[in-house]
Amino acid sequence: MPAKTNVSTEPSKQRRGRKPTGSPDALTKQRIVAAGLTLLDVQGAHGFSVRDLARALDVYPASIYWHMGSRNGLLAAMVAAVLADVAPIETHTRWQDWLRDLFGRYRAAIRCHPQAAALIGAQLVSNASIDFDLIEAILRTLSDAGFRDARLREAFSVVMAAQVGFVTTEFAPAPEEHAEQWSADMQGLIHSVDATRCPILAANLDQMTNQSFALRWENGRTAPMDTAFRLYVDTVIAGLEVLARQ
Amino acid sequence: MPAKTNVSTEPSKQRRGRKPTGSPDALTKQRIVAAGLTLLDVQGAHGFSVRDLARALDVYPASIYWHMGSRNGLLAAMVAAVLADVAPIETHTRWQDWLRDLFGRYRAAIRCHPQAAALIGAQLVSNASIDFDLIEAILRTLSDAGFRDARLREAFSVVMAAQVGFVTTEFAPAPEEHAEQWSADMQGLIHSVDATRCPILAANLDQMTNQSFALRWENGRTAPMDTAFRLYVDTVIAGLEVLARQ
DNA sequence: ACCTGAACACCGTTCAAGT
DNA sequence: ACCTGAACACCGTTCAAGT
Repeated sequence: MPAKTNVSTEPSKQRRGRKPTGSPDALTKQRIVAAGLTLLDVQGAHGFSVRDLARALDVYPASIYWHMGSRNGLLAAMVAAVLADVAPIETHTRWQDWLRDLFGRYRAAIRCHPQAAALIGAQLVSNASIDFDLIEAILRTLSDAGFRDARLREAFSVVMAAQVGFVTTEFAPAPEEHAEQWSADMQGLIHSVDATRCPILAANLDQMTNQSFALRWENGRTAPMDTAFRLYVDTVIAGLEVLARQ
Repeated sequence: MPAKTNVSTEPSKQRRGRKPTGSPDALTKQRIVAAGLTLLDVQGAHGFSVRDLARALDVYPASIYWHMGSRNGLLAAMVAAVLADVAPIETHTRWQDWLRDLFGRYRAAIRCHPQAAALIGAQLVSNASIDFDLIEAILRTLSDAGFRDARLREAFSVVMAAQVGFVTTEFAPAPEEHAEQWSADMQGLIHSVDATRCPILAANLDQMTNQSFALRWENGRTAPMDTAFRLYVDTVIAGLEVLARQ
């Protein structure tokens, strides 16, 4: 982590002492989570720190600990806020369309806070607040599709993994350290591919560069992968259609 | 982060001065990466620190920086080591079997170093060393399946996302902070589900508890999801079969 | 070329004490 | 109940200096 500008650890001199409990800028879980998300957006999951958040809210770090318990608790609450409204409302469509809607809504939620992606796929902290209604809705949808018993439970995990998988990868953070240098290296490396050893790759190289996984240096925030995502969703749903019939 | 035992920042008094260049315990990238992986296995991705690694190798942190450049560079090299042999060798099978093999080999590689999972799915640092041969092999396989042009390139990203998605989630780290407390909370919460509001979930609750995504408190290291993974792979391959015919 | 020794600017977390 | 103020035990990274 490169040096930050040297800032004090204390709240600003402007406001000493505590705000009244009913005051609009009193510290609440809601305000902390909201401020946390805007800080996450600019700093990224890696650079996010409780101390920075405390500075942004003009309080001491310990105040945040009093409300949120720990850094992980804070991050979990932020994730929950991002994913608050992913469950589709309408329920009387074809199961395929419902799933397509679910995947799309999940991706849309992440696009609002792309830096949150890194906190979800790779972190098992969906804790505290499990969305039972969403789980039930997925189970009902898969039941409509024809899955039963053990098959139903496994299909549930397939849907959960499919929901998170593509998007987590699409919005995986690029190393912001020496971005310009890194993209140059990457482009150089990519164009060094041996066309006789890798003919298909060579033929598709220009169109895959910075567009396909493993060959890009930007992530979904700046280089969204809309068409690949659509094919991904189609693949999962078509696969479930096949397996539901067996 | 709870307090660690207080250890000094210097290498042990036993060995002062430098090892000869050809010595078996001379510092090399290889040795650093190997020691890094064993440290990762016991500390986890979150708790992994360059300083701890330096202590384990009995050198100063700066020595590691001289060889690896940065913490991210170190982690990238470790990831590359974990994934060194995922590319399937045999090439004259049905494309479906080749993909199944690829997915299985990726999961097997992660199972050797489960804590590395968090470094991959959520981090775009596949940098430096792109495995062109693997990319070409995937493209050739999808070409055999019937994908062409833009469809081929999109199918490539589908395969990459599918490869990483399930496994990243399966091995996502649980919060090791207050594990026993957390699992108790989780079990209590799960058994509080309303059976009239969520009948399908209620009927499957016992079999899903600590087995399905979103309802477990252990990860794939202690609670592997073999059958769900198999269905996931079947789903993706069946889906690709359908879309290849269109 | 490779490593030491020390410094710099940060962290997360805890805790007594205030209001 | 909610927050201050300060401390504790760590971090990643850099850099002059040694060999």
